[in-house]
Amino acid sequence: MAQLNEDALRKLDNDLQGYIPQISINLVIFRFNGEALEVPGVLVGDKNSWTIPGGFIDQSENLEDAARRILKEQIGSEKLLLKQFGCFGNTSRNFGAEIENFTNHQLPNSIIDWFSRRFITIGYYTVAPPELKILNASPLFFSTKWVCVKDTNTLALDHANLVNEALKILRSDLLSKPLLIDFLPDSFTIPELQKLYEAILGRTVDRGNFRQRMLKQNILTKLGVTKKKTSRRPPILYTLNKQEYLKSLTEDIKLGF
Amino acid sequence: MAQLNEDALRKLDNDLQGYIPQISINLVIFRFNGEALEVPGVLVGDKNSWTIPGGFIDQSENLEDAARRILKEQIGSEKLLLKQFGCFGNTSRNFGAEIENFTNHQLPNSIIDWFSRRFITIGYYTVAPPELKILNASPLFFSTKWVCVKDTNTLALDHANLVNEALKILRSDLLSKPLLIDFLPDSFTIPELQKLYEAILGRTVDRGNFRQRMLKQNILTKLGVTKKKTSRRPPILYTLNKQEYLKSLTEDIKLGF
DNA sequence: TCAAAAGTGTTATAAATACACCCATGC
DNA sequence: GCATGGGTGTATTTATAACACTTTTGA
Repeated sequence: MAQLNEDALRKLDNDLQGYIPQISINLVIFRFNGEALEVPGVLVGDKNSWTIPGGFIDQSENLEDAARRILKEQIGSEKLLLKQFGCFGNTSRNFGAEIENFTNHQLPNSIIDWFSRRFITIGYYTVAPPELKILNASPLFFSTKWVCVKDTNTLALDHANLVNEALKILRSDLLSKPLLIDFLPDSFTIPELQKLYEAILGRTVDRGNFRQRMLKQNILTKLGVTKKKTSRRPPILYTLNKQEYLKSLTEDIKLGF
Repeated sequence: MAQLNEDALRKLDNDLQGYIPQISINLVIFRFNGEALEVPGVLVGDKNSWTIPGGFIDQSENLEDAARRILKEQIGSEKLLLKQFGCFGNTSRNFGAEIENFTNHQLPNSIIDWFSRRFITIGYYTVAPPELKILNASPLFFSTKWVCVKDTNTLALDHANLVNEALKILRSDLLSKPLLIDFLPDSFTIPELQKLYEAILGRTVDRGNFRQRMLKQNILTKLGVTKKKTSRRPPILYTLNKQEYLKSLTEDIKLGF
């Protein structure tokens, strides 16, 4: 059986005293592995209870600052896009079942009491570049892994629903928020870019039209080289022209008048 | 000086015991007066502190249910569209200044303590038909009035910002949520409908194109009569075809591929 | 030389947009 | 009859969308 880190546990117990009770923050950290979207899962306890990462808000901390602090604790970076996508608060939202996983680990009662209450959670999504690692941000997390968004129905609590709602907002932000900057590696091919769009949209798109649209927008800069290691015609490598990309973003909706 | 309702105050004091502390709900109730969008303002105390209405969440109540209950308390109807638009939680969010307005009214300490703490608020917007009245939902509200959205910068706390954010979401919901059902009276003219769109969008739209677009969608049913009381050519009255209107709504975004 | 994926071009249709013009009414 | 706002038509441009054709590569 894994051993709880006593120091980290004492720090957690102490931190909890300063947090606003019954409110949590949850992060949906999207990344693109080249084929599909993934989000981090953290193992709460040692009984197969996987959740998405989260944390709490200090009494003297702005909401957005808390979200960014938790993001930094979780992946070590705080310079990423961070956007609220919703607030969730059914009465059944509590960590009761997850806390049960610690019956053999002698958690302090103060921690058990804290987690046994009903929580209202505020969801933020962010986008992480493919190389970022998930850090182990809490003594209660026994493991971490990336979970494909299609497989999030195995997550505990209402976290499958959180991921789903975040994905909806991610989709609707595709034309107005600079998602590509964080999603893409430094260089990429148009077929790879298309796969990213297809992963976000959850549908296939026309190859020819996609390419034309992307090239016409002037947001891609062709690199002289092509991607090797393919047994077919090697695709051309591009890099994102951030200035033009940011200029191309718009909140406008086309209404026809 | 206005007198506080002792019974209502006792009930409030009692209710507060059952609510989740430090979390509130705020409602932005939009209505269209024929010229501009308005939201209700409630006078907290007697010292010119106007806010938008709100309330709290009972420990045994789902978040969405609480929002709907507060809506019903405020305008007597619960069958309206109700959509969360954001969660706001700067550390400066508290009713300290508003509670000061009651120093001459001998509020119980328990109430003062409750309102003196920092609050995180969850914003919901809704749309009310023009004839609905604002009810006096709290003993702490000394008056109510409709405030034009352009004049909400006079509201206390961060409520001007809340209205602003709600308006942004309202705009982006124009093609996907059934806003017209609640905004419009039973019969209306196309120029009136155009004014509603202009009020929501915050810009003028082309008369001819607007009319064509609306008629092509098949969502308007022409009534035999025209609107009198005009000194010009009388416009034709229409009614909303709800079935076709609901069918015309879509979440799709046009991406060009 | 062939299969497969990359890259390019063509075309039909629909949507967005800018205006011009006519109509009905009260003064 | 004329000013004013209501109602209608048309033409240009652009976007969407379907799909056919060509190119490059390794095996």
